[in-house]
Order: sequence, then C-alpha cells, then structure tokens
Amino acid sequence: MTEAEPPPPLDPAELGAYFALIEVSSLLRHTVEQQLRDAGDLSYVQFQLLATLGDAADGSRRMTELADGVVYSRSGLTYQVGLLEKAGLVARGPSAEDDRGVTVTITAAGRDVLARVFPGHIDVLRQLFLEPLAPEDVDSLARVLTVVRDHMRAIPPRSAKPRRKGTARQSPPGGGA
Amino acid sequence: MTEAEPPPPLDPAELGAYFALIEVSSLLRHTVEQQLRDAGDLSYVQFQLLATLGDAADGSRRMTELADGVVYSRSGLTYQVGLLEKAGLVARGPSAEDDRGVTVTITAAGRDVLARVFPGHIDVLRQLFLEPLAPEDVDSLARVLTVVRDHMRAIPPRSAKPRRKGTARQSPPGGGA
DNA sequence: GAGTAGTGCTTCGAATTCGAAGCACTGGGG
DNA sequence: CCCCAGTGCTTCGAATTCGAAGCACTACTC
Repeated sequence: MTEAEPPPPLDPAELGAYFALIEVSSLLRHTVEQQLRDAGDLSYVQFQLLATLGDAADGSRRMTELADGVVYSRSGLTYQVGLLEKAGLVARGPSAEDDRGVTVTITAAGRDVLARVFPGHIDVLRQLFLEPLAPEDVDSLARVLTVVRDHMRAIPPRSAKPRRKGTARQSPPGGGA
Repeated sequence: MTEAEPPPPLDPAELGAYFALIEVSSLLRHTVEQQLRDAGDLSYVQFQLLATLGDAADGSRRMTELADGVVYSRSGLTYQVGLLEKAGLVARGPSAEDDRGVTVTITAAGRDVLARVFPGHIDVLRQLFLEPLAPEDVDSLARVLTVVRDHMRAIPPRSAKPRRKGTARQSPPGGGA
C-alpha cells in the first residue's frame, strides 16, 4: 500500500498542458478524419497504417511493428489490415524468418491513395494546427513532445503485455531493476 | 482562382510536432483509460464528463455544453450520460429556460467516484507525462497548445454543425419580384 | 527430439462509436 | 395565430473498437 504520498495537486500550467493536449489532439484528429474520409475514403487509422508502410524502405512491416507504431489493439489491427487488403491497398504475406509472423506490404494502389490524400491532409494540418504558431513554437513543441514520447515508450512493455495465465507466474529471468 | 498553390512539404519540425502530438496523446489516453477502469470503473469519456460537471459552479451543464467540452458526437454523449445516470453518478433534468434543453447534474455519488479516481489519475499523469519535463517545458507546452486550441475552437462552428447549411440557402422567401 | 514457456496473429462476443433521421420546442414573419 | 427555419436531444442501424481465448510456431531446457 504505497499511498501515503503527499496529496498531489497539479500546477495550473500542468493542468493546462494536459487539457490542452487532449483537446487539441481530439479536435485535430476529428477534423483530419473528415478530410481523409472525403479525399480517399480512409479512416485515420488506415491512413496511419498506409503512411507507416509508405515510410518503410521496402513498403513492408510486420504486424507487430504496425501495432507498435500506431497505438492500437492487435485485434483492431487485424481488422483494419483486413479492410485495407480487401480494398487492395496492402498485401499480406508470410514473414521471412518467422513463420508465425505476417508481413504487410503497401501496394501501388495504396501508394496512390496515399498520394491523393496527403496534400489535403497537410492542408488541414497547416490551417488548423500550424497556422497560429511561430517556427520557434513548432520547434519547442516538437522537442518537448518528443521527450515525452520517448519517456512513455520506455516505461511500459511496448506491445504484448505479459499474458496472465493461471495463477501467479514467477518473474522470468533477466530481472533488471 | 482555384488552388494553384505550391506543393506543401512540411518541415521536419512540423512533422515531428504533429506525429509526437498524436502519439503522446494516444499513449497517454490509453494508459489513463486503464487506470480509470481499475480505480473507478469509468471510461475516459465518462471521467471527462464527471470532471467537467464537478468543475461547474453548481455541478450542472447543458448537454450541448458537455458535447462542446468533450469532443464528442451528440449521440455518443446521450449514450454515455445514459450510462452515468443508470449508475447514479449524474441526474438529468429539464433545462430552466429552454424546454428542449436537458440539464445534467453530478450527484454526490458522482463526486465520490471522481474523488476516488482523481489521485491515481494525477499519478499516471505525473509518471507518464510530466516526469521528464522541466517546469519551463511544461509552461511552454501549455502556452503553445493553448494557442492552438483557441485557434481551433475559433475556426469551425463549435457544435451543431449547420444541418443543411452550405449551398443555396440564400434566397429569403420575401423576394418581391 | 520432446516438453514447456513465450510470442505472433486471428477469431469471437460485447461494448462503444458515429451520422442520419426523427421528435420537440423556440424564434421570426406574415 | 400559424408557418418555417433553426436548435436540442434522442433513437436507430451500421461500423469500429477492445480483451480474452485460441491456434501456430519459435526458443530454451533437458
């Protein structure tokens, strides 16, 4: 029971940063989603997936890598990749070294769609997000948020949280403190 | 005058700010959601609603105000408020001056739950979000994000997007000609 | 080479989400 | 007073989401 800690009120700045972060990301995501729907009939997740794949050297990623990149449940990923595959925008194939792995590759049609929606996407970003910011603001935002991102990524298990089977499992070897 | 605008590539800093923003908010939201589920059996939206109500002077808000505060669809709001009401955490009542309005009020039980989950919520925020940041970082984050938020709120209609606005709705009936 | 734990992905059922359509009421004109 | 457009909220159906359970395979141990 470690909870005799001092009561934790947050600074106004801390609260402000938190609320503004949530609000901004929600609003942004919402607007972007509409844009993507119009321009290419893509959901935001689908766009993120295609963009991630398009960014990869050979246009391929493992399912797990995709799930890690986009914060998403495994099952949801399976569903969306299924949709993208059905639409012909990606292809699924076996993984080279690991027979249980699945490699997802973006198709030419996928790159097409990506190219079609990207300009509008950037437009929305500019108008809604970047417009009121000075270059230095953008810099500082990028810097600070990157620090937070790295911190968050370092804390929890990246994906595949330990699967609780029956009763308490002993801690596996490799105990780092 | 259509849009012969130059192709718009984004700075690395701009891209970085955008991606980090999305990623951070997703990760944060995800973790917070788990915490809330454990501590008080609340979804994130439900927590936001209770928090908004708890913040109001008399613990009451109109549905529309709630939908504005939390970025959310009207129907989703109806659903979640219904859940909260069923759980006894809020009460619905008629609106004072507008008979089509509905006033939502947080109950004592609602405040209870809020008080129970809040400490853990703040804990998560500190550990995941604030920990790696210097006070000046938090300040700058709050400042910049607030600017963006205000900008975003100013652009589109706050809520209730015009139901059939847009095209030719211009001609008033009185055109005596 | 068999056994056991751990990982990669999918299937399944249940809950949540949204947009469109509908109902109830307000406000401005004729 | 009645009509019409506009707003506030809910209902409806369809799509998306997640977690738990399951199957297939790898890695490690003996």
